[in-house]
Amino acid sequence: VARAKRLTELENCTLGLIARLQPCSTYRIRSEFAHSSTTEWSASAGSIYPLIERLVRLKLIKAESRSGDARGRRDLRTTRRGDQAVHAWLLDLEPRFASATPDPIRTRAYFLDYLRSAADRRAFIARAQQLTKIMIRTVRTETKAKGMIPEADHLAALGALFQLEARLRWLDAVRKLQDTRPR
Amino acid sequence: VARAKRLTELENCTLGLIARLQPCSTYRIRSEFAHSSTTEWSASAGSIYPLIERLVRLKLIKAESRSGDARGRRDLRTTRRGDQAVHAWLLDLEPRFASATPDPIRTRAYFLDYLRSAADRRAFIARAQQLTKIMIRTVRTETKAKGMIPEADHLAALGALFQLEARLRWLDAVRKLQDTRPR
DNA sequence: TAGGTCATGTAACTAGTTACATGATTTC
DNA sequence: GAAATCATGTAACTAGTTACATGACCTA
Repeated sequence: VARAKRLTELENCTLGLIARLQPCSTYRIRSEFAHSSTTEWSASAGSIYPLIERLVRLKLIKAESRSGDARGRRDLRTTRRGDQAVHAWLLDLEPRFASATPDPIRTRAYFLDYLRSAADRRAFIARAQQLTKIMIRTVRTETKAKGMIPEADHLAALGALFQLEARLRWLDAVRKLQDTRPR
Repeated sequence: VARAKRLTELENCTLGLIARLQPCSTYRIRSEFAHSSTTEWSASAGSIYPLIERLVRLKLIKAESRSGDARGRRDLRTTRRGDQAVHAWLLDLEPRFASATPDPIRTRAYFLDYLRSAADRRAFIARAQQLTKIMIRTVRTETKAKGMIPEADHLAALGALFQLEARLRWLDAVRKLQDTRPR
């Protein structure tokens, strides 16, 4: 018997969403990912429909076709095994998950000294700050939007906010370092 | 003529590293990625060697074989076009790059209410805090390590540090919210 | 009745990964 | 002289993506 392979983050996250939203359709799960503020997964049809079939085969969820539904909707629900898998996933926090997450702005800042003029460097920092501020406003607005899962969405948005504010403070430190060491 | 396709982040980042470390080998670039604290890319041989060939074909770098070197070392250098590409990459900051970055711990915290007992939830938060603290110490130690590109590595490490400390504060807020709303 | 959304799914592609293979050089 | 590291590269795989296709239902 083939050893059961670990689920990917997307698979675990989908399983968690089904646990929360059940009974729900694959389409519903997909739109949940689509409207999420973090851009990790688009959860495109090409990934999510095959993924759901895998979860069914693994008996982590069950899918029930509504009899007489012309649209062919399927109601997804977690099985007991599925609930256990969600629980196990949450408690399995590996050390590497705690590492700093890659940030495209930080990546570019690493090469800041390859911008030729001090003016270019200042422009980069200013734009990064501006974009981050806009993003902070967006997340704040979303927090107040309707249709949210109260506690969970609030916590996640708060986490995103803390991260963005940290980047803003860091960019300020970067700016100060640039100002004190002109070439 | 086929429109030139955008480079990926890994390609741009590699180009930037070559600009900084030139002349250098593909192997050197690879170990630079391998020892980097962020885990975005392992820059495995299977990705990096073909990537270098693409950059050569695009005339963004040139590769010179050392005559008479039995190991077959190749010295990589950026071309003028390559330098321009690095410059353009840095200045091309799209709004979406400023969004909050996905964090496996935040993802799991989103499903915190699926842990059955308050004790499990507290254990999750405590472990997340502990792992984050360990990671902060690691980054702090690395900052003092030798062999670093002084300014650039210091800035990047500082950015990672700010992010990790923000997560720590957020986890504290999460803990307080859990404590005030037991079920 | 036209256009948007709900709802399913597939085919071709992309950008990486792991694992392997080869051989030279350095270090203990 | 054995083991680690330097240095190159390829083959098979993985986990997603985009783009397409089909059709029902809803609303202005």
